[in-house]
Order: sequence, then C-alpha cells, then structure tokens
Amino acid sequence: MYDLRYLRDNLDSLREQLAARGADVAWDDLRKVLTERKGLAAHVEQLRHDLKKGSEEVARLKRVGQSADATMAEMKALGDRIREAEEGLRGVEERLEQLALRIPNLPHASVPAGRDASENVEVRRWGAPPAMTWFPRPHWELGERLGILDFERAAKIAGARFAVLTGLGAKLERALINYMLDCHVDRHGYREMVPPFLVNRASMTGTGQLPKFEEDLFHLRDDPYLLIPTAEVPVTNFHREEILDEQTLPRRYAAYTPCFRREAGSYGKDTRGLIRQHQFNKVELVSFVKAEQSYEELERLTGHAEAILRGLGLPYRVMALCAEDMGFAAAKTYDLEVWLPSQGVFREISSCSNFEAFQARRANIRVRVGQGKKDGKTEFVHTLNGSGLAVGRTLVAVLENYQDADGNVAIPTALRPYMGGLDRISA
RNA sequence: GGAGAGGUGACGGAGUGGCCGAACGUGCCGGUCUCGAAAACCGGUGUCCGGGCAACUGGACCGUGGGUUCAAAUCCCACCCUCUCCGCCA
Repeated sequence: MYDLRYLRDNLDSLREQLAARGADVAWDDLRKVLTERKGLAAHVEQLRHDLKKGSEEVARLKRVGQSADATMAEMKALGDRIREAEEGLRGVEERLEQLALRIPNLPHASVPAGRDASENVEVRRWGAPPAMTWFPRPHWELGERLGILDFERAAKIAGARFAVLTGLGAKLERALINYMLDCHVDRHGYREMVPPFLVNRASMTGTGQLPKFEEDLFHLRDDPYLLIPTAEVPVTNFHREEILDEQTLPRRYAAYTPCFRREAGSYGKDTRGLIRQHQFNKVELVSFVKAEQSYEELERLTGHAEAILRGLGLPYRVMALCAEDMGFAAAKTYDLEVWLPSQGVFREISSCSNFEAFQARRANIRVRVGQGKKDGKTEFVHTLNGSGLAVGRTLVAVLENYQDADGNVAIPTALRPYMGGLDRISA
C-alpha cells in the first residue's frame, strides 16, 4: 500500500519500476480516481466549512434574540448538498483503496531481475549432502514404515493434504518446535508469543493477504474470522495502529503457530507426503525496526533461521529471490532451501523477507523519532519476517537426511535432549 | 447464551446540543531557581488529510458505522470491544 500523495506524484515511475510485477494493476483507473478524489475532497471540505460558519451564525443570531430562520433554511439545503457530495467522495475513496491495495511492493535495488524461480540467485551453501550407498527413501515411506506418519487415516479424518503424526513422530515434531523456540528466544533474543490462530479481515489486509489473496485462505461460515496462513499475520498486527517508542526498536518476536492454507491452484503438486499440507506447524520470526536498519536486520534474521538448519546438521542453500518470484508484499526475500536426498533437490524450508514500510503503511505501525523535542515526528517502521523454520518440512528433512540403509532414522544430536535422550527411531 | 456497567488525548478523569480537539490532574519537553538535583513556579505538549517557502491556515477524528438537527463527544439506532454476575465449558 502506498501513500496517496506519493502515488499521485510517482504513478508513472512506479509503474515503470514495478514492470511485470505490477502488470495486473489498473494503472489508468488509478490515475483517474486519484485526481477525482482530490477534487471531490476539496469540494466537500469547502461545503463543510460553509456549513460550520452558517451554524455559528445561527447560534449568534439566537443569542442576540434575532430570527435565524433564513439561515437555518439555507443551512438545511447545504446539508443535503454535503450529504450528496460526501456520498460521491466515499464511493471514489473506496474504489481508490481497492485499486491501491492491489499494488505490489517495489523490489529493493539489490534484488536480481528475473521472471521465475529459475532466475533466483544462490547466495551461499552450507553442509554436504550425506553420502548414501543405498537408494534414499522418501520421508513418507520412512514415516509409514516407522509407524510415525499416517496419511490414510488423516484422509479419513479430514481429507487430502492432511497428516497424522503418531508416537515418536508426534514427539519429534514437538521436539523440533521446542528446539527452534528455545534457540530463538534464549540465544537470539526474540520475545516468545502465542497469538490467535483466527484473525479478522483488517489484520489480513494489514499484512497483505487481503484483498488480493482471498481464495488462498480458509474462511469460517458463521463468523468473520479467517484462519491464519502464517504467524506473520497475527504477530505483525500485534502493533497495528500503534506508535512505537524509538527506544523499544528493534522489537523481535518468535511465535509457533499452525498455519492453514487452501493451496488452491496447486493441484497435482507435491501430492505425496508432508511437503504441501492444508495445515502445518511453523515457528515464525518477526521484526519491527527503524527504516535504516531493515537490511541489516534481514541478514541477521536470515542468519537466525540458518542457525536452526546448522544446529540440526541439515545441508541447505540460501537463495535471493528474483523480482518476479517474490511475494506481493516483499521488497527483498531470501529463501532457505534444505537438501532432500530422496528427490535429490533443495526444497524451500524458510522464507525471510524485508517488507520495508509496505505492511507498516497498511497496518499503520509507526515509530516516534527525534523524541524529547517538540518536533518529534512519526514515521513508518519497517517490518520483516522469516520462517525459523517450517516444522513439517524440517521433520521431512531430518527423516530423509538421517536415514540409514535399513530405513531407521538417527536423531540429530541437538534434538536428543528434547527426545528424552533417544538417538534413533527404529521400526 | 442471559442480565447489568462502561468505552473521551500517553495515563487518570471532567464534559448530556452551539463559543469543545475537548476542563483539571499526572506524565513528558523547555525555561526560571540551584554547585548539581529535587521541590516550587512559568510556558509548551495528539493524529491524519489538504493549501502555503514559512508564520499560518481549511477539513476530519471523543470505540465503529448509520440517523436526528441549522449545529452532535453530548440525542436515537445497529454493531464491535472491555468489565461484573449467571449459565456452559478447557
């Protein structure tokens, strides 16, 4: 979401800079509506001014005991005109908002150009894929053999794209959540949070899910709540409509939540296994920082997500997403991709983004700077978030990378304290 | 789900139709005083949109949205939220 003044003054250059990213934005309508709004607003304000003066005149006349009937009649007529003008203005503003809310964020200068995932740029790589002399089993095979993953019964209970973790599988999931949270909270200094998993439309609009991505979300039939697709939504909106103290920044939060995604439009993709589910667990990191610190913070936050993969000994690479592969709200994104032996590929396990002021403008999250002076001004904060990590996919990576020739799975050392000292899951 | 109370600026708290963007107090900022500080005293202190180089100026905002009225923080309606009690649950 852009500032309307900025939008009016920079429409052409913005359109140019967004290029293909803003291809589906109704630029010409936008220009028309912007000028229309400005004229209407000025008109309404003038009328309201006249009404105010007239009403004051009525009060004055009555005070001195004169008849105010003429002025009152005049003002009554003016009131009707105002109502009419206001209605028109309201309509224009609504249209403007619907248009403006669909403009994606501008990629940062350091973002590589490119059309799709094939043009993402590898930034660095860590760890070596484990040497396996046997044919690596996919995680669903390992999981079902070990009795810790049940897709069939999940389909019975709910449907496709759901899973049941049982026994040591459930425990391993819980161990991963706790390991991640402890790491971020105790070592990296994040404040732990358990937010609502259902949110209202204003929150979804604040972080950018609405209005454009309505069909990706689960809705409730009888209540105005939506299921969160990521903890980014409730945690970022924690400070919606707030003016933060400069000294309290950066604010860093870590939250574990389940995430719910309809995965509409992904039919046929990743249909087996845990990779793409309607419900999955994630530990999310969210930062609120001053504008000048946000790129430093992006590196830092990405590093914190990487620390989990290193701690677990999982090989991964860091990808800088190209302009058109980034999400709607992001100015810059790094994806962390973990090595999956069964597929012989790296798969996304974390996405770390700087949204700059894009979400802050939508959600109206500001900071007061130059405090103490009476010229203390407010400016928008920059928001960032990243998965630290997607828990289900981490479990997949552990199963696959730590399997042995018999299909048993070793527990990474760092997780053993969370597994009651267990060092291996065997059939 | 039922009954009641209430939502005003950073906070406490006035305000039941006009001169109220809002008394007063606290906090905060600046100043006087002081070796320094505290106290005391004086002054200042909301956000957003528009016009202006600026001083300044027009408009909006007292939970949200409608309505009544020449005029609404104040009256009416709906909704949301908070608190208390009952019911139900974890």
